Amino acid sequence: MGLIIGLKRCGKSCRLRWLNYLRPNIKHGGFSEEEDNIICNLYISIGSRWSVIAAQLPGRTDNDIKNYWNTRLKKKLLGRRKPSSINRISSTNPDANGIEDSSSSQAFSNAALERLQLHMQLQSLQNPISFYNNPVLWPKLHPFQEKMLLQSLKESFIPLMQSAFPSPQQGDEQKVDMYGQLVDSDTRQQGHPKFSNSSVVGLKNSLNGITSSGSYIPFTSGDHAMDLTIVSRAGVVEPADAAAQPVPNFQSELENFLNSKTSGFTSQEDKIGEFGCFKEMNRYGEGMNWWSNDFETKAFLNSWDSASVLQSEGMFHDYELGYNM
DNA sequence: AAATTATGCAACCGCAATGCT
DNA sequence: CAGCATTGCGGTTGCATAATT
Repeated sequence: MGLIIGLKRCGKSCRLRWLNYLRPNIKHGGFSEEEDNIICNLYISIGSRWSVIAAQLPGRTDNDIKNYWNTRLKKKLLGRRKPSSINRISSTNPDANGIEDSSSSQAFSNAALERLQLHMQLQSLQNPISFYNNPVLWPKLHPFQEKMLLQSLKESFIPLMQSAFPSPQQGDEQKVDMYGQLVDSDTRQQGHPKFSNSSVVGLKNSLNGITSSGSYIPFTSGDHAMDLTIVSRAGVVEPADAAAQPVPNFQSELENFLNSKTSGFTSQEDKIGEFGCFKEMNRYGEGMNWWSNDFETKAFLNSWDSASVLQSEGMFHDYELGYNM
């Protein structure tokens, strides 16, 4: 491809410059919290499909969103790992900031893993049992991935159980949410419905199912995580189907179970799941409702034709504004 | 104040899909 | 239908600037 006369740039470069920078009504920086929510939710559900995400944010380019996610939002959500975790994850690649390590002998995608963790948090917010209640929905993981996943489960669910099944000693004055943060009783009531017996059994079955032997899916593609997301929604189990009767001993049972599943690893390995994002994530809870109730349903009914769902609304918004089409 | 390191962002690269001749 | 050009996209790089030592 030749250079544009007088510009020392090829057409492709000029096009990119136009699309990402010169185009009218392009916003630069200054992402709002609402935009953060949207980006976060979409990334969790569809992965790094920046063009699709950008279609939902008028005035934002895919490149801008991609940069924003990689440089700020991801760190905001996932960034507070303990140094030991960072060192361990990317010991062979100190420049990777604990995110990328393609040379790892485990050869798994940390991006996929982080998405999975974010996804699980989101699932817990929206419907604490839907995902975990369906063993067939769990991907077969590499043992190392499985370890990390279980660690995440452990950290996510124990506080959740404490909330759903408060022990008599805890009293009502101090309630914790799924992130271990104090919440008032009203919030807790809405956000964390108590589990039914069948749900609890299902959760345990799910946790058993994850350890099934056989070939594992190399969790290296965002599509795998996406598929996981979609099918999990197909198998949602209604939470209060058994009059929401709490199971008093389940919390300790689950804790023991998770402890047993995570035994056999070094203490250093145990730190790998210690992401700091989840405590920050809870403030996004409200903003996630639109997603689960509207977009998610449409997307599923359309067999995940994400473009058809997303592009119809905001794809040409900037052009409309800029050129009054 | 200088050197070093970290960060943010525009631009580049390669690949796949699509359109055109 | 083949060949080429264009477009769209996501991952990565390079550089300017800010922050830190």
